[in-house]
Amino acid sequence: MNIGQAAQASGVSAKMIRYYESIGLVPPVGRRTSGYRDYGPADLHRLGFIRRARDLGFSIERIRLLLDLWSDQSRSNAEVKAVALTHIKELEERARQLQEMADSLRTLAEACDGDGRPDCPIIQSLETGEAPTCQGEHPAWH
Amino acid sequence: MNIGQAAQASGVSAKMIRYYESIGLVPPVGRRTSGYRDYGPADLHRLGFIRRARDLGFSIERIRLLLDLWSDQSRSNAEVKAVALTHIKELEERARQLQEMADSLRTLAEACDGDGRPDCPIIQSLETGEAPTCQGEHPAWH
DNA sequence: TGTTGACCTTCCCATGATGGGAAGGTGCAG
DNA sequence: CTGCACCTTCCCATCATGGGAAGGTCAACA
Repeated sequence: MNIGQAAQASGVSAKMIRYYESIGLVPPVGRRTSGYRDYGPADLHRLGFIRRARDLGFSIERIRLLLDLWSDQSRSNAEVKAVALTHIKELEERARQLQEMADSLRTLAEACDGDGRPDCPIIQSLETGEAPTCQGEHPAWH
Repeated sequence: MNIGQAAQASGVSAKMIRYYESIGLVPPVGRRTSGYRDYGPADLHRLGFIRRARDLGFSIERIRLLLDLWSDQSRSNAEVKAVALTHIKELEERARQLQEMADSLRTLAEACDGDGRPDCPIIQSLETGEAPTCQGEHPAWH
């Protein structure tokens, strides 16, 4: 099986398959006399594992760890779970940070009428670092 | 004011200040006879703006846009708001994706006892792409 | 005055994961 | 035999940031 077919079958691009080989994430695969790489079912299996781990946001280095645990017959599932929980914590931390940024910015955007005047609380806040004033600070219109 | 002091005052590292200058995000600042860069209040003001925009997750290119809008006296706040809303959407999309990954992985992790056996639903799911079985698939204990 | 240590300058390199593209070889179908 | 689709390796780009080397400057202190 050529690299292109392996890419299609595994969902990992040919570029990435070569890259993963170059960094030792997948072992060097057999070559035909032409020099073409030749992929078998076990290779596809490994590539699929990697793709699914990437889809879950695991870094290359952590996938390396997971692959080691995968091939380690004497592994305990507690080790795998620990890696997963660490990763979950990091994902949620990053998600939280992004959402925090979005919330801050939304507060600013809500203070901006967007009515065509040059005056803008968003710009003002970036300029001074101060929270915007008025526009609901004393929400008497409520 | 030297670059180091400007860095301290603005919260942007000296490395980054030079980089921002090199890409034209901040104009070339005055030099002393020694060749040292010399920063004044207006320069600090701009650097502070940039730092706060970075803290809100804006990309360099979008900050360039915001800086243009800042210096444009005839800007309408609607333009600024539009940039902000676009950015909010992107931030929330990324946050959502990360949280989705975390949720998927948490489902797997919950199916894993972590009791020291080699059997592990997390690894199995990465291997086969199938959702884990048992462990609550028929939650009779509810 | 001389020395020392902290600071500045430019330049190059690295990150992480991925894609683009060039130059040249291979394989298969018409 | 020709053409096209595929393969090979190699280099470069991304984005924002930091590290470090080699060399110049400045201020304080003996």
